[in-house]
Amino acid sequence: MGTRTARKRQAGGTASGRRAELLALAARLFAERGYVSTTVRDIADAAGILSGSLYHHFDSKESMADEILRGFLDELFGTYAEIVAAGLGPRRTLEAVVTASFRSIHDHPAEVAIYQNEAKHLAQFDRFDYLERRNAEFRRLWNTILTDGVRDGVFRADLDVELVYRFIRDTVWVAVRWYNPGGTLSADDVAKQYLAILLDGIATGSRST
Amino acid sequence: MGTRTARKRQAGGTASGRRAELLALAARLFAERGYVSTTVRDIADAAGILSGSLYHHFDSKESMADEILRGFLDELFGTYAEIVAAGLGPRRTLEAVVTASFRSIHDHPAEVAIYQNEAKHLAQFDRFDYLERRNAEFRRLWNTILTDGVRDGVFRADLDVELVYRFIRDTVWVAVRWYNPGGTLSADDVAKQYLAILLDGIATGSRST
Amino acid sequence: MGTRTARKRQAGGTASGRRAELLALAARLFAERGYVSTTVRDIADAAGILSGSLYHHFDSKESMADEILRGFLDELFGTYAEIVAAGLGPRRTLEAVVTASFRSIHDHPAEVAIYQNEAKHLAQFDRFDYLERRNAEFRRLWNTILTDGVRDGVFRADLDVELVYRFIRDTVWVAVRWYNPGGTLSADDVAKQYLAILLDGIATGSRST
Amino acid sequence: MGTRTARKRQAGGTASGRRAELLALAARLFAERGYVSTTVRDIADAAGILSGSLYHHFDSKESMADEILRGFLDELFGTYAEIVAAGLGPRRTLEAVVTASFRSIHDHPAEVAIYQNEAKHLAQFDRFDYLERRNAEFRRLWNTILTDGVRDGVFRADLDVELVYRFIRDTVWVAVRWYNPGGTLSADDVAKQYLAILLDGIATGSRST
DNA sequence: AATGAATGAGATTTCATTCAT
DNA sequence: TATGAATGAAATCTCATTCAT
Repeated sequence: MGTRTARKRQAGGTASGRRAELLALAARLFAERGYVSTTVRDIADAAGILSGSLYHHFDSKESMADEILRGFLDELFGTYAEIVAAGLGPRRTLEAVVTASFRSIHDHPAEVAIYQNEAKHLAQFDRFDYLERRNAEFRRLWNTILTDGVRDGVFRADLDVELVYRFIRDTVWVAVRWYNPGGTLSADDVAKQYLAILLDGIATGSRST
Repeated sequence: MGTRTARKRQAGGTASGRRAELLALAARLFAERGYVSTTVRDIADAAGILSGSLYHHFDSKESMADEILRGFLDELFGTYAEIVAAGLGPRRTLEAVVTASFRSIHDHPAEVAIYQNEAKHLAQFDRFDYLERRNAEFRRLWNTILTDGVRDGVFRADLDVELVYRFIRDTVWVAVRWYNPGGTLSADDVAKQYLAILLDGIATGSRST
Repeated sequence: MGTRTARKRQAGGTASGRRAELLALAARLFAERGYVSTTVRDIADAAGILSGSLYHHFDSKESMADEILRGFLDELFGTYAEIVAAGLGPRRTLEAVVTASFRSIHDHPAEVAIYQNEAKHLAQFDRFDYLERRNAEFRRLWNTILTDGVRDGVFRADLDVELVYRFIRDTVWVAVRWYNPGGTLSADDVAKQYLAILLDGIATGSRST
Repeated sequence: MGTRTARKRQAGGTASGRRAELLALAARLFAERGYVSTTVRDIADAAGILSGSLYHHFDSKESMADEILRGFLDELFGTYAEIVAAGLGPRRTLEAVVTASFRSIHDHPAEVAIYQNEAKHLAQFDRFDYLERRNAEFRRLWNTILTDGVRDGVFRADLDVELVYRFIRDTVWVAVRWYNPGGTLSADDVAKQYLAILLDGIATGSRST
């Protein structure tokens, strides 16, 4: 009936113990099975409680996804902001941003997967307005890096900046589909290899086309 | 279960007029909203009939997705087979496969989107066994191209073939998320730019690392 | 997900056979047990179907109440409009409106009960905006009758019109709580007695106060 | 069921400070939103505590309503008894009872509203048996007043006593829906106007029908 | 080919209540 | 007195599917 807001995240943004546990569980399941296909009961079962009991902690399934994504994006863009603030120049900035992104896949694979796979679906609800804002922020970040790099002559002059931005964005994030945080390849390894290809290509010899 | 199974695809694989229409509608909706979130009623509504009436044409929602994906993959791999059969050498083969893939995004955006977004979910059902087989085929195709290229000296010797395969696969297909078949950039344009980056990188000057 | 509007009432406002049946059932239960306490399953049980099946006919429990009230009020105010249009003068108009109201209790006891008991609760939802509009219409109707009557000298000059309006409105409608359509007292009997009290009071002799 | 039953009303019937506060809160909410639609959590929220904590004070939601109604009716019928005991004769008794009723609306609007709106629903539970007893008492009170009045020739001889009783009962109590304790019209004002209508009617001139 | 009515399983959510701390 | 976590029952609603006509 009313709009009982139910206990918010505690001041400072860190969820309290039990909440955080449940949120982590939910994130894992959302990532594995997809948001829509994950039932509230799945989450409750995984937590060893009844599905109704989840509503003691969260308003709705949607609000769980909200909290997961919001927290993740806040952290991620915090990191990006620090990198940009360091003023490393286009090339080193690009490397740092790519590396930070792969590290975030390493540290928060579930969150990244949700962001990748469910953002489009969730963005239709008002409460997820920030997703579109974050997308725009993303685009600005990359456009700046690439444009600056072209201007400084460290990136090829003939780049279609918009297109390259899309390629980079997608390739980095889509790696969440196969990257294994526990595997032999570290996030930094993957970042290094990816940067090698992105910067210099896979062909031998000098420029082709 | 049912006594009368809905009429199967006609001999030769081409669906009759009404079926094809409905299938195209379903594909579009599956692509837009996701397979799980698209209801049978959504499809029926779009077709201007009642949901029950769809079952005169198809056994189930699953069988619609099945038919869509099967047809798409058959065509796609037919094209790949032709390219490989042409024996163009690693580099030209890579270019041809990438170009064919972007063209397939142009011609069948809905099908590609479904393949990208729903394969993981659908693969859990027996009837979609072929998805995994196609994935393996894909991997073989790319491994061959890349390994041959390294052997022939047209691709860099230090490539992590497995990693590069994933990068290429993901980057190509994920473009379905933003590529606009009606836009100013043609599939071939995108392919060309993408190949330029993939082969030679975005950095200026000679090799960096 | 979407806002599928589900088969509307047929053109002309008359609900089709099955819908009308279900609506009548729902109205009876809403009246007996209250809107909130009547479960969708109660209605379905009474109809001999499963609760989910009700959603084949109606969007929601709310929309059932909506349709019931809307239909009832449309008819009621249609009748009022006819009476007013007849231009009978304040006193006969008052008598006609009161009589029509008791008849409406006779003919649609469930609908009146819902209107009486649930309007306040339902009015909080946007879709029931018309309830407030109808209330205002009601007030206008009575104010006109009473004011005209005072002006014409057929009603006492010292009436607090607003107060009398409330008394009449409440007394008439609240009768739905005890009036028995199958009993010995007809709606017209009740109306006549009620009018006798309202017009001349219960005291003997001439004016008291 | 529970081992420790929540502390009962204190001897003498007056609730202790905190209890009384909570009860007043509950009454207001029951009146505003209806008993069924008011959740235990609504009440707890209003009191600034958690819903579970309410159970230190009360056995159940039902027992809150019980205590509210019981207390209210005890007081009300105490007042009626005093009036009857005064032996004022039918006409003055009627006036006194009506006036006392409007005063009770003034002093306890929430309780009256609950009595009006929820009695029917609550009466189905054994613990609320007294509601029906109070109703019967009510009816006896009015029947006596009216019958005596007719016998004494102060009320019209042609009254349908049962019907008039219902009219009076309903009209008086239903005023709780619009009467505003903080407004310009006092309870006694309303009572006076109401009695004027009830006793002498709204029509001018002598007897009509 | 399609309608109209229904099923049945399961989804999210609500909420009075309990109880250890 | 109160919190915080949970229960368990039931509510509304969704949706793929069936089937007589």
